[in-house]
Amino acid sequence: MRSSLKDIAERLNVSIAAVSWTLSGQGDKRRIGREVQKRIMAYAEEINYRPNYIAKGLQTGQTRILGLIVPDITDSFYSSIARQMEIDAEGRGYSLMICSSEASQEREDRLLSTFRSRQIDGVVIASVEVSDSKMKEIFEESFPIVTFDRLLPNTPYNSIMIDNVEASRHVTAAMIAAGARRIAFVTTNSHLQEMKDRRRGYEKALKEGGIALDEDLVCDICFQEKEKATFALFDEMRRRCPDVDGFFFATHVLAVEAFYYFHERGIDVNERYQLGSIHSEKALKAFAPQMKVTRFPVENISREAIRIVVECIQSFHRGEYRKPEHLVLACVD
Amino acid sequence: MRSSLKDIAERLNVSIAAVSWTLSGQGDKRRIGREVQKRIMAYAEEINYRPNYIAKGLQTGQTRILGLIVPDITDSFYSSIARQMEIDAEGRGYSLMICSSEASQEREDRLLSTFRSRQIDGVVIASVEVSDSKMKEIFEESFPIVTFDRLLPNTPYNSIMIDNVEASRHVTAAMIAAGARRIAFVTTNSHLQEMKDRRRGYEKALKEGGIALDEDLVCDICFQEKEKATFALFDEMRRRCPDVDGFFFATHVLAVEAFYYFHERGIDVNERYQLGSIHSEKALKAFAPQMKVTRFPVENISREAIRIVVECIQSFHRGEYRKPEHLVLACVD
DNA sequence: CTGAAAGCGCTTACAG
DNA sequence: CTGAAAGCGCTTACAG
Repeated sequence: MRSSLKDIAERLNVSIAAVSWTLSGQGDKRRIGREVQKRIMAYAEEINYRPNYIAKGLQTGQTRILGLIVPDITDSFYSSIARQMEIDAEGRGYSLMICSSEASQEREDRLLSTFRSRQIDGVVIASVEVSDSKMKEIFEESFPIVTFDRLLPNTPYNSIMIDNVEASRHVTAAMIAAGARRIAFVTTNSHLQEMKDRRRGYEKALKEGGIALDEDLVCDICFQEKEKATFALFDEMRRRCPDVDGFFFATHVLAVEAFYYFHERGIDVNERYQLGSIHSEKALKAFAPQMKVTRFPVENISREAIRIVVECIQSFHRGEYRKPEHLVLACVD
Repeated sequence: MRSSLKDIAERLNVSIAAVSWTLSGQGDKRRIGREVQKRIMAYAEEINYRPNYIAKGLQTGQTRILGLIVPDITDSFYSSIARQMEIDAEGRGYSLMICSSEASQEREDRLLSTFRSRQIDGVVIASVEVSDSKMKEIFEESFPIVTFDRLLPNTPYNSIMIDNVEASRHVTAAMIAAGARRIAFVTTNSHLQEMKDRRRGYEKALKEGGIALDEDLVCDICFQEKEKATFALFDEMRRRCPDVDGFFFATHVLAVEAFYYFHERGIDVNERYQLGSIHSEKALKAFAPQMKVTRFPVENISREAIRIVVECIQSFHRGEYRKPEHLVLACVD
C-alpha cells in the first residue's frame, strides 16, 4: 500500500505539518524536536515513503517536468539531444518528457496543449511550425519556451541556433581546399531559415574560392519522398553536369540517401568525389571517413537550453520579466 | 491567466459540479439543463479552458502517463520503438515519458523511483538489470510493468520477446545458402539471454547446413570499448582463421563498428564476405545492400506492449488479478 | 433530479 | 516556537 504524510502522522501521533517539515529538511528551521524528527525519518525510511509529486505539484504549481519536442526522435541528431537534455534536466531536478512531432504542425500543437494541461514547467522545442500562433498563445499564459535548431521569424522566445552560415562555409571551403571545383549543393526544405543559411555559407565559400555559383549544381530534394527524389535528381544532375566533382549535403539524412544511390549505381564515391555534410552518423564515418563533416555541439545546445528554461521558470515564479536570450553557437570538428 | 472550473462556475453563477459534469460530457446524464450546458460550453470555449490534469490525477489516482525506459535512446531500434509507442499510447489517451537508462542499473532504479513518485500508470521497459529487486518492489505496489527485448529470468512481469533463436537461424541459413561456410559470429554482452539465443540460432543453422562449429570463429566484443575491441579481435581472427568467409553480427551496432574496421583496413567487404545482421540501419543498407538482415517488428512490439500495459492498468483499477502475458514475436523480412 | 460538500496528498501562511 | 487549518483544482458520493 502507498502511504501518505497523513499515515505517518497518525501512526506517530504527530501533526502532518511536522512530518512535512521534517521530511523536506526544514525540521530544524521550524523547531521540530530533534527526537520527533528522528522518529519520523526512521519510520519514513522503514515504510519506504515516497512523496506524491502530483499532490506536491498541485500545491506548488510546479511539476518539475520539462517538455522536449523534436521533429523526429529517430534522427540521430535529435536523439542525441534528447539523451543529453534528459541528463542535464535531471541534474537540475527536472524530469524530461520527450515527444516527437513527426514534423506535423497539427501534432506539435496537440503536444503543446497536452503540456499545458499537464502543467509542464517549461518547453524546449525544435519547431516545425511556420505560423507559430499556437505556441504564442501558450507561451503567453503557460510556460517558458526555448527554441533550438529551427528559428522562427521574429521570435519572442529564447532561441539557440547554430551558426549555419559559418558551418556550411567551413565545410565547403575544406572541400575546395581538397581540390573540388564543381561542388553540388544538396538540400531539402529550403524554405527554412537554417537551410537558407547553409546555402549562404556554401555560396560564401565558393566566392572566397573564386568559383562561380552554378544553379544547376543546386539540388532540392523533397523530404517526404527523399528516396525517389534522390534517384531522379542525381541521375539528372550527373547528366547535366558531368563534371561535378563534389557533393555537399545540407544534412546527414540526405547523405545517407545519396550513398544508397551511389551504391546502387555502382559509383565508388570515395574515389570520384569530394564529400561534405552537416551532421554525420557513425555508419557514414565508416564508409566515407574522408568526408568533411561538421558536428553540432550537442552538449552545449543541451546545457544552454536547460539552463535558460530553468532560469525562465525561476523568473516566471518570482514574477520577474526576463529578456529572451538568442544564442548562436559554433559547430565543432 | 489560467482559469479553473471555479472561475467558470462563479462567472456563470452555477455550481462547480455542474461545470464539471457538463465539460466531461455527462451533463445529460446528470440532468443539467440544456440551456445551462450550452452557456457553460460556450464560455469554456471562449476562454479556451483546459482542465488541470494534475488536479484530475490527484483526484482520480490516474495520471494517464506511461513510462518507457530503454538502455539507449540513440540506438535506432530503441528510438523507433519510442516513436511508435508514443503514437500508440496517444491513441489510447496516454502520454509517454521516454527515458534512457544509459545501460546503468543505478540509473534505471532511479527512473523507476521517479515514475513511482510521479504516479505514472504503467511502465514498458527494456531492462538492463540482472537482480531485478527494485523493479519487483515497485511492481508489487505501484504499477504494471511490461518488459521487452530483454528477458529477465523467471519474470513475474508481462514480457514481449523476439524469437531470437529463429531470427538468428534464419539469417545464418541465408548466408550459408549464399555460399558461406566459415561464418564468424560477432557478439557482445553474451551473458544476456537474448544473446545466448542468437548464438543458439547460429549454431542450429550450422548444424542444419552440416557445418561444424568452430569456437575460433566466435568473437565476443566488449560493448563499452567496442571500437578498440573490434580492431583487436578482427585482426586476430583474420590471422587465426584466414579462411573466414562471412560475418554475422548479433546486433547492428557491431556491424557499424565492423564496417569501420573493414574500411580502415582497405577491405572490400561486399566482395570478400557474406554478411548478416540482427537489426540494421538505413546507412548500412546503402553500403552493404546484400547483407542478410532481419528486422525486429517494431510496430507489433509497440502495439502489444501498449495494449498489455493498458489492460493491466484497467484490471489493476478494478482490483482484478491479471495473469502476466509472455509473447514471443517473429522477426520480419 | 440537483447542488453543496468532502476529499485526493501535499505545502505553508497564520493564529495561538 | 508550534500545530491546526486552508487551499491547490478537480471528481463524485451523498444529502436534500
